[in-house]
Amino acid sequence: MKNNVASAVRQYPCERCPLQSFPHFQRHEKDEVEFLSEFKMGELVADIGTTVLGEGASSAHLFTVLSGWAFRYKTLEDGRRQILNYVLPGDLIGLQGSVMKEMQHSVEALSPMVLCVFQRDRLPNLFRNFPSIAYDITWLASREEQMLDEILLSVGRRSALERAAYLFAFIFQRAKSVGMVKNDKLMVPLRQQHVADTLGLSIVHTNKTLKKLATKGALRWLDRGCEVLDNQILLDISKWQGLPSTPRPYV
Amino acid sequence: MKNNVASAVRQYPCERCPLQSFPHFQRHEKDEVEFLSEFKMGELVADIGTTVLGEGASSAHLFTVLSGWAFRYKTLEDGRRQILNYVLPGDLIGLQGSVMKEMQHSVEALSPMVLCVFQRDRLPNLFRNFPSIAYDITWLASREEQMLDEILLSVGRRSALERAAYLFAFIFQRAKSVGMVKNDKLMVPLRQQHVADTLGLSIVHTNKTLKKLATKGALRWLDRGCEVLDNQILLDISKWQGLPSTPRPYV
DNA sequence: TGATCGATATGTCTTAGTTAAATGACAACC
DNA sequence: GGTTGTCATTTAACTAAGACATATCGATCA
Repeated sequence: MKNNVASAVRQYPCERCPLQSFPHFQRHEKDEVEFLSEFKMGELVADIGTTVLGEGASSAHLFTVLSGWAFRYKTLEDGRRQILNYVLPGDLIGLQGSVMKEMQHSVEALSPMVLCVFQRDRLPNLFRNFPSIAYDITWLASREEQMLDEILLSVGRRSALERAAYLFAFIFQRAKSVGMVKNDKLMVPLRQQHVADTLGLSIVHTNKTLKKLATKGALRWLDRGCEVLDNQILLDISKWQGLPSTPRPYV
Repeated sequence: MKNNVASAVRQYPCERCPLQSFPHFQRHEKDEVEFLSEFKMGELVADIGTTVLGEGASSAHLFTVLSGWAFRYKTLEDGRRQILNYVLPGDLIGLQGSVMKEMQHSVEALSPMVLCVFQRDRLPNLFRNFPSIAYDITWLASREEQMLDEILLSVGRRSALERAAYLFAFIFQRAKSVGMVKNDKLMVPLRQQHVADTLGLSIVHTNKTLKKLATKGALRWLDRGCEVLDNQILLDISKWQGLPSTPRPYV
Protein backbone atom coordinates (compact mmCIF):
# COMPACT_ATOMS: atom_id res chain seq x y z
CA MET A 1 0.00 0.00 0.00
CA LYS A 2 2.86 2.34 0.69
CA ASN A 3 3.38 2.96 -3.00
CA ASN A 4 -0.14 3.91 -3.93
CA VAL A 5 -0.81 6.23 -1.02
CA ALA A 6 -0.20 9.31 -3.12
CA SER A 7 -2.68 8.29 -5.80
CA ALA A 8 -5.30 7.07 -3.36
CA VAL A 9 -5.35 10.24 -1.30
CA ARG A 10 -8.30 12.47 -1.81
CA GLN A 11 -6.69 15.80 -2.51
CA TYR A 12 -8.46 18.23 -0.30
CA PRO A 13 -7.67 19.51 3.14
CA CYS A 14 -9.72 17.66 5.73
CA GLU A 15 -11.59 19.78 8.16
CA ARG A 16 -11.68 17.43 11.11
CA CYS A 17 -8.09 16.24 11.42
CA PRO A 18 -7.20 15.14 14.98
CA LEU A 19 -4.27 17.53 15.05
CA GLN A 20 -6.82 20.30 14.93
CA SER A 21 -8.28 19.24 18.23
CA PHE A 22 -4.95 20.04 19.85
CA PRO A 23 -4.71 22.96 22.24
CA HIS A 24 -3.08 25.49 19.97
CA PHE A 25 -5.94 25.19 17.54
CA GLN A 26 -8.36 25.83 20.33
CA ARG A 27 -6.50 29.07 20.81
CA HIS A 28 -7.24 29.95 17.20
CA GLU A 29 -3.69 30.45 16.03
CA LYS A 30 -4.68 30.89 12.47
CA ASP A 31 -1.28 30.72 10.85
CA GLU A 32 -0.82 27.26 12.27
CA VAL A 33 -4.08 26.15 10.77
CA GLU A 34 -2.88 27.47 7.48
CA PHE A 35 0.47 25.76 7.75
CA LEU A 36 -1.18 22.51 8.71
CA SER A 37 -3.46 22.59 5.74
CA GLU A 38 -0.41 23.00 3.56
CA PHE A 39 1.40 20.19 5.38
CA LYS A 40 -1.65 17.96 5.10
CA MET A 41 -2.04 15.98 1.88
CA GLY A 42 -5.66 14.96 2.30
CA GLU A 43 -7.66 11.94 3.38
CA LEU A 44 -7.23 8.26 2.76
CA VAL A 45 -9.69 5.41 3.19
CA ALA A 46 -8.29 2.04 4.30
CA ASP A 47 -10.35 -1.12 4.13
CA ILE A 48 -10.51 -3.74 6.83
CA GLY A 49 -7.44 -5.96 6.79
CA THR A 50 -5.29 -3.42 4.95
CA THR A 51 -1.68 -3.06 6.06
CA VAL A 52 -1.54 0.68 6.55
CA LEU A 53 2.16 0.61 7.43
CA GLY A 54 4.49 -2.35 7.04
CA GLU A 55 7.54 -3.30 9.07
CA GLY A 56 10.69 -2.35 7.23
CA ALA A 57 8.84 0.08 5.04
CA SER A 58 10.31 3.49 4.64
CA SER A 59 6.99 5.21 4.10
CA ALA A 60 6.93 8.80 2.99
CA HIS A 61 3.82 9.39 5.05
CA LEU A 62 2.57 10.04 8.51
CA PHE A 63 -1.08 9.47 9.43
CA THR A 64 -3.63 10.60 11.93
CA VAL A 65 -6.75 8.53 12.44
CA LEU A 66 -10.11 10.17 11.77
CA SER A 67 -12.25 7.08 12.26
CA GLY A 68 -11.93 3.32 12.57
CA TRP A 69 -9.79 0.81 14.46
CA ALA A 70 -6.36 -0.64 13.77
CA PHE A 71 -3.64 -2.49 15.62
CA ARG A 72 0.14 -2.28 15.74
CA TYR A 73 2.08 -5.56 15.76
CA LYS A 74 5.42 -7.27 15.31
CA THR A 75 6.24 -10.83 14.30
CA LEU A 76 9.11 -13.24 14.84
CA GLU A 77 10.67 -15.01 11.86
CA ASP A 78 8.72 -18.19 12.56
CA GLY A 79 5.41 -16.36 12.45
CA ARG A 80 4.65 -15.84 16.13
CA ARG A 81 2.87 -12.50 16.33
CA GLN A 82 2.55 -9.98 19.14
CA ILE A 83 -0.01 -7.21 18.99
CA LEU A 84 1.53 -4.16 20.63
CA ASN A 85 -1.35 -1.73 20.92
CA TYR A 86 -4.57 -0.64 19.33
CA VAL A 87 -5.01 2.46 17.23
CA LEU A 88 -8.11 4.60 17.70
CA PRO A 89 -9.38 7.89 16.31
CA GLY A 90 -7.12 10.76 17.27
CA ASP A 91 -3.96 8.65 17.20
CA LEU A 92 -0.87 9.39 15.19
CA ILE A 93 0.81 6.54 13.31
CA GLY A 94 4.06 6.31 11.40
CA LEU A 95 6.03 8.70 13.60
CA GLN A 96 8.72 6.05 14.06
CA GLY A 97 9.10 5.74 10.32
CA SER A 98 9.42 9.50 10.07
CA VAL A 99 11.88 10.10 12.83
CA MET A 100 13.93 6.89 12.54
CA LYS A 101 15.05 5.38 9.30
CA GLU A 102 12.18 2.94 8.91
CA MET A 103 9.22 1.31 10.61
CA GLN A 104 9.94 -1.52 13.03
CA HIS A 105 6.32 -2.60 13.33
CA SER A 106 3.25 -2.95 11.14
CA VAL A 107 -0.21 -1.45 11.38
CA GLU A 108 -3.32 -3.24 10.13
CA ALA A 109 -6.89 -1.96 9.91
CA LEU A 110 -9.51 -3.75 12.05
CA SER A 111 -12.35 -1.88 10.43
CA PRO A 112 -12.73 0.54 7.55
CA MET A 113 -10.67 3.61 8.44
CA VAL A 114 -10.37 7.20 7.37
CA LEU A 115 -6.89 8.63 7.78
CA CYS A 116 -5.33 12.04 7.43
CA VAL A 117 -2.12 11.89 5.40
CA PHE A 118 0.97 14.01 5.96
CA GLN A 119 4.33 14.07 4.26
CA ARG A 120 6.97 12.89 6.62
CA ASP A 121 9.78 14.95 5.14
CA ARG A 122 8.01 18.11 6.23
CA LEU A 123 8.15 17.04 9.88
CA PRO A 124 11.42 18.85 10.71
CA ASN A 125 9.97 21.93 9.09
CA LEU A 126 6.84 21.58 11.19
CA PHE A 127 8.99 21.36 14.31
CA ARG A 128 10.87 24.48 13.32
CA ASN A 129 7.86 26.61 12.56
CA PHE A 130 5.23 25.28 14.93
CA PRO A 131 6.72 24.27 18.26
CA SER A 132 3.34 23.82 19.89
CA ILE A 133 2.52 21.08 17.39
CA ALA A 134 5.95 19.58 18.10
CA TYR A 135 5.05 19.57 21.77
CA ASP A 136 1.73 17.90 21.02
CA ILE A 137 3.51 15.21 19.00
CA THR A 138 5.87 14.61 21.91
CA TRP A 139 2.84 14.34 24.16
CA LEU A 140 1.39 11.68 21.87
CA ALA A 141 4.68 9.76 21.82
CA SER A 142 4.87 9.95 25.59
CA ARG A 143 1.32 8.68 25.96
CA GLU A 144 2.07 5.78 23.64
CA GLU A 145 5.05 4.89 25.82
CA GLN A 146 2.84 5.07 28.89
CA MET A 147 0.34 2.68 27.33
CA LEU A 148 3.10 0.27 26.33
CA ASP A 149 4.39 0.30 29.90
CA GLU A 150 0.93 -0.70 31.14
CA ILE A 151 0.58 -3.44 28.54
CA LEU A 152 4.04 -4.81 29.28
CA LEU A 153 3.26 -4.94 32.99
CA SER A 154 0.10 -6.81 32.11
CA VAL A 155 1.66 -9.38 29.78
CA GLY A 156 4.63 -9.90 32.08
CA ARG A 157 2.93 -10.11 35.46
CA ARG A 158 -0.83 -10.66 35.22
CA SER A 159 -2.54 -14.06 34.96
CA ALA A 160 -4.45 -14.98 31.81
CA LEU A 161 -7.81 -13.96 33.27
CA GLU A 162 -6.47 -10.68 34.67
CA ARG A 163 -4.79 -9.92 31.36
CA ALA A 164 -7.93 -10.51 29.34
CA ALA A 165 -9.98 -8.37 31.73
CA TYR A 166 -7.33 -5.67 31.63
CA LEU A 167 -7.26 -5.69 27.83
CA PHE A 168 -10.95 -5.01 27.46
CA ALA A 169 -11.04 -2.50 30.30
CA PHE A 170 -8.14 -0.71 28.65
CA ILE A 171 -9.78 -0.66 25.24
CA PHE A 172 -13.06 0.38 26.81
CA GLN A 173 -11.48 3.35 28.52
CA ARG A 174 -9.64 4.47 25.40
CA ALA A 175 -12.77 4.14 23.29
CA LYS A 176 -14.78 6.03 25.88
CA SER A 177 -12.30 8.89 25.84
CA VAL A 178 -12.90 9.38 22.12
CA GLY A 179 -16.66 9.09 22.38
CA MET A 180 -17.08 5.61 20.93
CA VAL A 181 -18.97 4.21 23.93
CA LYS A 182 -22.79 4.34 23.91
CA ASN A 183 -24.91 3.20 26.88
CA ASP A 184 -21.78 1.97 28.65
CA LYS A 185 -21.43 -0.83 26.13
CA LEU A 186 -18.88 -1.24 23.36
CA MET A 187 -18.42 -3.44 20.30
CA VAL A 188 -14.77 -4.35 19.80
CA PRO A 189 -14.02 -5.68 16.30
CA LEU A 190 -11.55 -8.40 17.33
CA ARG A 191 -11.12 -12.06 16.47
CA GLN A 192 -10.04 -14.38 19.28
CA GLN A 193 -6.76 -14.71 17.40
CA HIS A 194 -6.19 -10.98 17.91
CA VAL A 195 -6.91 -11.31 21.61
CA ALA A 196 -4.52 -14.27 21.84
CA ASP A 197 -1.76 -12.36 20.07
CA THR A 198 -2.30 -9.39 22.36
CA LEU A 199 -2.22 -11.36 25.59
CA GLY A 200 0.62 -13.69 24.60
CA LEU A 201 -1.59 -16.79 24.96
CA SER A 202 -2.57 -19.63 22.65
CA ILE A 203 -5.87 -19.24 20.89
CA VAL A 204 -7.33 -22.23 22.72
CA HIS A 205 -6.49 -20.89 26.13
CA THR A 206 -7.75 -17.48 25.09
CA ASN A 207 -11.05 -19.02 24.17
CA LYS A 208 -11.36 -20.65 27.58
CA THR A 209 -10.39 -17.44 29.34
CA LEU A 210 -12.91 -15.37 27.39
CA LYS A 211 -15.57 -17.89 28.25
CA LYS A 212 -14.86 -17.30 31.93
CA LEU A 213 -15.23 -13.56 31.45
CA ALA A 214 -18.48 -14.14 29.59
CA THR A 215 -19.76 -16.35 32.41
CA LYS A 216 -19.10 -13.55 34.85
CA GLY A 217 -21.18 -11.24 32.68
CA ALA A 218 -18.33 -8.92 31.77
CA LEU A 219 -18.62 -9.43 28.03
CA ARG A 220 -20.20 -11.53 25.36
CA TRP A 221 -18.83 -12.91 22.13
CA LEU A 222 -20.59 -12.09 18.89
CA ASP A 223 -20.31 -12.78 15.19
CA ARG A 224 -17.07 -11.06 14.49
CA GLY A 225 -15.95 -9.41 17.67
CA CYS A 226 -16.94 -9.01 21.25
CA GLU A 227 -19.14 -6.70 23.23
CA VAL A 228 -18.04 -5.24 26.55
CA LEU A 229 -21.09 -5.38 28.81
CA ASP A 230 -19.81 -4.44 32.25
CA ASN A 231 -16.57 -2.56 32.53
CA GLN A 232 -16.64 -2.57 36.33
CA ILE A 233 -16.36 -6.36 36.45
CA LEU A 234 -13.35 -6.12 34.15
CA LEU A 235 -11.72 -3.48 36.36
CA ASP A 236 -12.30 -5.61 39.45
CA ILE A 237 -10.81 -8.74 37.92
CA SER A 238 -7.81 -6.96 36.47
CA LYS A 239 -7.18 -4.98 39.67
CA TRP A 240 -6.71 -1.91 37.55
CA GLN A 241 -7.80 1.59 38.43
CA GLY A 242 -7.92 2.78 34.86
CA LEU A 243 -5.54 5.18 33.20
CA PRO A 244 -5.25 8.48 34.98
CA SER A 245 -6.63 11.30 32.89
CA THR A 246 -3.69 13.15 31.49
CA PRO A 247 -4.95 16.31 29.89
CA ARG A 248 -2.61 17.62 27.27
CA PRO A 249 -1.13 20.78 28.70
CA TYR A 250 -0.94 24.04 26.83
CA VAL A 251 2.48 25.05 25.64
CA MET B 1 14.56 12.03 46.60
CA LYS B 2 12.37 14.31 44.57
CA ASN B 3 12.40 16.92 47.29
CA ASN B 4 16.11 17.16 47.79
CA VAL B 5 17.16 17.25 44.16
CA ALA B 6 17.56 20.98 44.14
CA SER B 7 19.87 20.98 47.14
CA ALA B 8 21.85 17.95 46.00
CA VAL B 9 22.61 19.31 42.56
CA ARG B 10 26.11 20.55 42.02
CA GLN B 11 25.53 23.99 40.65
CA TYR B 12 27.73 24.21 37.64
CA PRO B 13 27.03 23.57 34.02
CA CYS B 14 28.23 20.14 33.01
CA GLU B 15 30.38 19.99 29.94
CA ARG B 16 29.58 16.49 28.83
CA CYS B 17 25.80 16.35 28.92
CA PRO B 18 24.33 13.81 26.48
CA LEU B 19 22.17 16.44 24.87
CA GLN B 20 25.39 18.00 23.66
CA SER B 21 26.21 14.97 21.57
CA PHE B 22 23.09 15.67 19.54
CA PRO B 23 23.37 16.81 15.96
CA HIS B 24 22.69 20.48 16.41
CA PHE B 25 25.64 20.77 18.77
CA GLN B 26 27.83 19.08 16.23
CA ARG B 27 26.91 21.93 13.97
CA HIS B 28 28.20 24.36 16.60
CA GLU B 29 25.11 26.40 16.99
CA LYS B 30 26.49 28.43 19.80
CA ASP B 31 23.31 30.11 20.99
CA GLU B 32 21.82 26.70 21.61
CA VAL B 33 24.77 25.75 23.74
CA GLU B 34 24.21 28.91 25.69
CA PHE B 35 20.54 28.30 26.08
CA LEU B 36 21.14 24.76 27.18
CA SER B 37 23.62 25.82 29.81
CA GLU B 38 20.98 28.15 31.17
CA PHE B 39 18.31 25.40 30.99
CA LYS B 40 20.65 22.95 32.68
CA MET B 41 20.75 23.05 36.47
CA GLY B 42 23.89 21.00 36.99
CA GLU B 43 24.87 17.46 37.91
CA LEU B 44 23.48 15.01 40.40
CA VAL B 45 25.00 11.84 41.80
CA ALA B 46 22.62 8.97 42.59
CA ASP B 47 23.72 5.98 44.66
CA ILE B 48 22.92 2.39 43.84
CA GLY B 49 19.36 1.53 44.83
CA THR B 50 18.17 5.13 44.80
CA THR B 51 14.72 5.81 43.37
CA VAL B 52 15.58 8.54 40.90
CA LEU B 53 11.96 9.05 39.90
CA GLY B 54 8.93 7.54 41.64
CA GLU B 55 5.57 6.53 40.21
CA GLY B 56 2.97 9.16 40.96
CA ALA B 57 5.62 11.76 41.62
CA SER B 58 5.21 15.10 39.95
CA SER B 59 8.91 15.83 39.75
CA ALA B 60 10.06 19.26 38.74
CA HIS B 61 13.03 17.73 36.96
CA LEU B 62 14.10 16.01 33.82
CA PHE B 63 17.36 14.04 33.68
CA THR B 64 19.90 12.86 31.18
CA VAL B 65 22.27 10.07 32.16
CA LEU B 66 25.99 10.80 32.09
CA SER B 67 27.13 7.50 33.54
CA GLY B 68 25.75 4.44 35.32
CA TRP B 69 22.85 2.02 34.94
CA ALA B 70 19.22 2.22 36.02
CA PHE B 71 15.93 0.49 35.26
CA ARG B 72 12.36 1.64 34.73
CA TYR B 73 9.61 -0.43 36.34
CA LYS B 74 5.96 -0.61 37.37
CA THR B 75 4.29 -2.65 40.09
CA LEU B 76 0.82 -4.05 40.72
CA GLU B 77 -0.89 -3.38 44.04
CA ASP B 78 0.04 -6.83 45.37
CA GLY B 79 3.73 -6.24 44.73
CA ARG B 80 4.29 -8.03 41.44
CA ARG B 81 6.90 -5.99 39.60
CA GLN B 82 7.65 -5.65 35.92
CA ILE B 83 10.88 -4.08 34.73
CA LEU B 84 10.09 -2.14 31.57
CA ASN B 85 13.48 -1.17 30.23
CA TYR B 86 17.02 -0.34 31.23
CA VAL B 87 18.49 3.15 31.32
CA LEU B 88 22.02 3.72 30.02
CA PRO B 89 24.27 6.73 29.50
CA GLY B 90 22.81 9.10 26.93
CA ASP B 91 19.22 8.32 27.88
CA LEU B 92 16.63 10.86 28.89
CA ILE B 93 14.41 10.13 31.88
CA GLY B 94 11.39 11.88 33.32
CA LEU B 95 9.97 13.11 30.02
CA GLN B 96 6.63 11.52 30.84
CA GLY B 97 6.51 13.43 34.12
CA SER B 98 7.26 16.62 32.23
CA VAL B 99 4.84 16.25 29.40
CA MET B 100 2.02 14.43 31.20
CA LYS B 101 0.77 15.33 34.63
CA GLU B 102 2.87 12.83 36.53
CA MET B 103 5.13 9.78 36.28
CA GLN B 104 3.43 6.42 35.76
CA HIS B 105 6.57 4.41 36.39
CA SER B 106 9.60 4.47 38.66
CA VAL B 107 13.31 4.59 37.92
CA GLU B 108 15.88 2.99 40.21
CA ALA B 109 19.68 3.12 40.00
CA LEU B 110 21.51 -0.19 39.43
CA SER B 111 24.91 1.39 39.99
CA PRO B 112 26.17 4.79 41.09
CA MET B 113 24.98 7.29 38.50
CA VAL B 114 25.77 10.79 37.40
CA LEU B 115 22.81 12.66 35.99
CA CYS B 116 22.32 15.99 34.28
CA VAL B 117 19.39 17.86 35.79
CA PHE B 118 16.96 20.09 33.91
CA GLN B 119 13.90 22.00 35.00
CA ARG B 120 10.84 20.51 33.46
CA ASP B 121 8.85 23.72 33.34
CA ARG B 122 11.32 25.12 30.85
CA LEU B 123 10.59 22.33 28.39
CA PRO B 124 7.89 24.20 26.43
CA ASN B 125 10.26 27.11 26.21
CA LEU B 126 13.00 24.83 24.92
CA PHE B 127 10.61 23.53 22.26
CA ARG B 128 9.76 27.06 21.23
CA ASN B 129 13.29 28.32 20.94
CA PHE B 130 15.25 25.25 19.92
CA PRO B 131 13.28 23.05 17.56
CA SER B 132 16.25 20.85 16.75
CA ILE B 133 16.46 19.83 20.41
CA ALA B 134 12.72 19.23 20.33
CA TYR B 135 13.26 16.96 17.35
CA ASP B 136 16.02 15.11 19.19
CA ILE B 137 13.73 14.61 22.18
CA THR B 138 11.05 13.20 19.89
CA TRP B 139 13.70 10.93 18.41
CA LEU B 140 14.54 9.65 21.89
CA ALA B 141 10.86 9.09 22.71
CA SER B 142 10.41 7.24 19.44
CA ARG B 143 13.43 5.05 20.13
CA GLU B 144 12.09 4.21 23.58
CA GLU B 145 8.82 3.15 22.01
CA GLN B 146 10.71 1.00 19.53
CA MET B 147 12.58 -0.73 22.35
CA LEU B 148 9.35 -1.32 24.27
CA ASP B 149 7.83 -2.89 21.16
CA GLU B 150 10.76 -5.32 20.97
CA ILE B 151 10.54 -6.16 24.66
CA LEU B 152 6.79 -6.69 24.51
CA LEU B 153 7.19 -9.05 21.56
CA SER B 154 9.78 -10.91 23.58
CA VAL B 155 7.77 -11.24 26.79
CA GLY B 156 4.60 -12.09 24.92
CA ARG B 157 5.87 -14.56 22.38
CA ARG B 158 9.33 -15.93 23.19
CA SER B 159 10.07 -18.95 25.40
CA ALA B 160 11.90 -18.49 28.68
CA LEU B 161 15.28 -19.38 27.18
CA GLU B 162 14.78 -17.19 24.12
CA ARG B 163 13.66 -14.32 26.33
CA ALA B 164 16.67 -14.54 28.59
CA ALA B 165 19.02 -14.72 25.60
CA TYR B 166 17.24 -11.80 24.00
CA LEU B 167 17.49 -9.72 27.15
CA PHE B 168 21.25 -9.98 27.40
CA ALA B 169 21.78 -9.58 23.66
CA PHE B 170 19.64 -6.47 23.82
CA ILE B 171 21.51 -5.03 26.77
CA PHE B 172 24.82 -5.96 25.16
CA GLN B 173 23.98 -4.11 21.99
CA ARG B 174 22.79 -1.02 23.81
CA ALA B 175 25.88 -0.98 26.01
CA LYS B 176 28.10 -1.45 22.98
CA SER B 177 26.52 1.52 21.25
CA VAL B 178 27.54 3.76 24.12
CA GLY B 179 31.03 2.35 24.38
CA MET B 180 30.60 0.28 27.55
CA VAL B 181 31.78 -2.99 25.98
CA LYS B 182 35.46 -3.93 26.24
CA ASN B 183 36.92 -7.04 24.58
CA ASP B 184 33.45 -8.11 23.49
CA LYS B 185 32.57 -8.85 27.09
CA LEU B 186 30.24 -6.97 29.42
CA MET B 187 29.44 -6.91 33.13
CA VAL B 188 25.74 -6.34 33.73
CA PRO B 189 24.94 -5.28 37.31
CA LEU B 190 21.74 -7.30 37.71
CA ARG B 191 20.41 -9.61 40.38
CA GLN B 192 18.50 -12.69 39.25
CA GLN B 193 15.43 -11.02 40.73
CA HIS B 194 15.86 -8.19 38.22
CA VAL B 195 16.14 -10.67 35.38
CA ALA B 196 13.03 -12.47 36.60
CA ASP B 197 11.06 -9.24 36.80
CA THR B 198 12.19 -8.28 33.32
CA LEU B 199 11.30 -11.59 31.69
CA GLY B 200 8.02 -12.08 33.55
CA LEU B 201 9.24 -15.34 35.14
CA SER B 202 9.61 -16.60 38.68
CA ILE B 203 13.05 -16.30 40.21
CA VAL B 204 13.38 -20.08 40.40
CA HIS B 205 12.70 -20.59 36.74
CA THR B 206 14.96 -17.67 35.90
CA ASN B 207 17.75 -19.38 37.79
CA LYS B 208 17.29 -22.58 35.79
CA THR B 209 17.15 -20.66 32.53
CA LEU B 210 20.29 -18.67 33.28
CA LYS B 211 22.05 -21.90 34.20
CA LYS B 212 21.23 -23.23 30.76
CA LEU B 213 22.66 -20.13 29.13
CA ALA B 214 25.77 -20.46 31.27
CA THR B 215 26.16 -24.11 30.24
CA LYS B 216 26.08 -23.05 26.62
CA GLY B 217 28.89 -20.60 27.33
CA ALA B 218 26.86 -17.49 26.56
CA LEU B 219 27.31 -15.91 29.98
CA ARG B 220 28.49 -16.53 33.50
CA TRP B 221 27.05 -15.50 36.82
CA LEU B 222 29.22 -13.59 39.25
CA ASP B 223 29.04 -12.05 42.69
CA ARG B 224 26.41 -9.48 42.05
CA GLY B 225 25.61 -9.54 38.39
CA CYS B 226 26.40 -11.42 35.26
CA GLU B 227 28.99 -11.29 32.52
CA VAL B 228 28.05 -11.65 28.88
CA LEU B 229 30.74 -13.83 27.31
CA ASP B 230 29.48 -14.62 23.82
CA ASN B 231 26.87 -12.39 22.28
CA GLN B 232 26.59 -14.49 19.14
CA ILE B 233 25.28 -17.47 21.10
CA LEU B 234 22.67 -15.19 22.63
CA LEU B 235 21.64 -13.87 19.23
CA ASP B 236 21.34 -17.40 17.86
CA ILE B 237 19.19 -18.62 20.72
CA SER B 238 16.94 -15.59 20.71
CA LYS B 239 16.59 -15.61 16.91
CA TRP B 240 17.18 -11.89 16.96
CA GLN B 241 19.09 -9.90 14.40
CA GLY B 242 19.84 -7.05 16.73
CA LEU B 243 18.38 -3.57 16.60
CA PRO B 244 18.89 -1.83 13.30
CA SER B 245 21.17 1.13 13.63
CA THR B 246 19.01 4.19 13.51
CA PRO B 247 21.22 7.22 13.22
CA ARG B 248 19.58 10.34 14.51
CA PRO B 249 18.92 12.47 11.46
CA TYR B 250 19.76 16.11 11.23
CA VAL B 251 16.86 18.48 11.33
C1' DT C 1 -29.97 -29.02 0.16
C1' DG C 2 -25.72 -30.19 0.85
C1' DA C 3 -20.80 -28.92 0.62
C1' DT C 4 -17.21 -26.31 2.10
C1' DC C 5 -14.74 -23.11 4.86
C1' DG C 6 -13.35 -20.20 8.65
C1' DA C 7 -14.09 -19.29 13.33
C1' DT C 8 -15.39 -20.73 17.89
C1' DA C 9 -15.85 -24.34 21.47
C1' DT C 10 -14.42 -28.28 24.38
C1' DG C 11 -12.09 -32.49 26.30
C1' DT C 12 -7.82 -34.88 27.35
C1' DC C 13 -3.17 -35.16 28.01
C1' DT C 14 1.44 -33.00 28.36
C1' DT C 15 4.71 -29.61 29.68
C1' DA C 16 6.56 -25.33 31.02
C1' DG C 17 6.58 -22.69 34.70
C1' DT C 18 5.15 -21.63 39.82
C1' DT C 19 5.23 -22.04 44.81
C1' DA C 20 7.28 -23.24 48.97
C1' DA C 21 10.84 -24.59 51.71
C1' DA C 22 15.44 -25.83 52.82
C1' DT C 23 20.48 -24.98 52.08
C1' DG C 24 24.76 -22.87 51.00
C1' DA C 25 27.87 -18.92 50.12
C1' DC C 26 29.33 -14.68 51.28
C1' DA C 27 29.68 -10.07 53.24
C1' DA C 28 28.69 -6.71 57.03
C1' DC C 29 28.45 -5.83 61.73
C1' DC C 30 28.89 -5.73 66.47
C1' DG D 1 33.30 -15.79 66.70
C1' DG D 2 28.80 -15.58 66.34
C1' DT D 3 24.72 -13.13 64.34
C1' DT D 4 22.24 -11.31 60.79
C1' DG D 5 20.97 -10.42 56.11
C1' DT D 6 21.03 -10.88 51.17
C1' DC D 7 21.48 -13.71 47.07
C1' DA D 8 21.91 -17.87 44.68
C1' DT D 9 20.79 -22.72 44.28
C1' DT D 10 18.27 -26.94 44.54
C1' DT D 11 14.44 -30.09 45.37
C1' DA D 12 9.73 -31.64 45.23
C1' DA D 13 4.80 -30.89 44.75
C1' DC D 14 1.62 -28.39 42.24
C1' DT D 15 -0.91 -25.73 38.49
C1' DA D 16 -1.59 -22.74 34.65
C1' DA D 17 -1.20 -22.80 30.06
C1' DG D 18 -0.09 -25.28 25.68
C1' DA D 19 -0.83 -29.06 22.11
C1' DC D 20 -3.70 -31.88 19.75
C1' DA D 21 -7.89 -33.86 18.34
C1' DT D 22 -12.49 -33.24 17.45
C1' DA D 23 -16.92 -31.11 17.44
C1' DT D 24 -20.00 -27.30 16.44
C1' DC D 25 -21.75 -23.36 14.28
C1' DG D 26 -22.79 -19.99 10.74
C1' DA D 27 -21.83 -17.98 6.72
C1' DT D 28 -21.51 -18.49 1.60
C1' DC D 29 -22.00 -20.74 -2.67
C1' DA D 30 -22.95 -24.38 -6.18
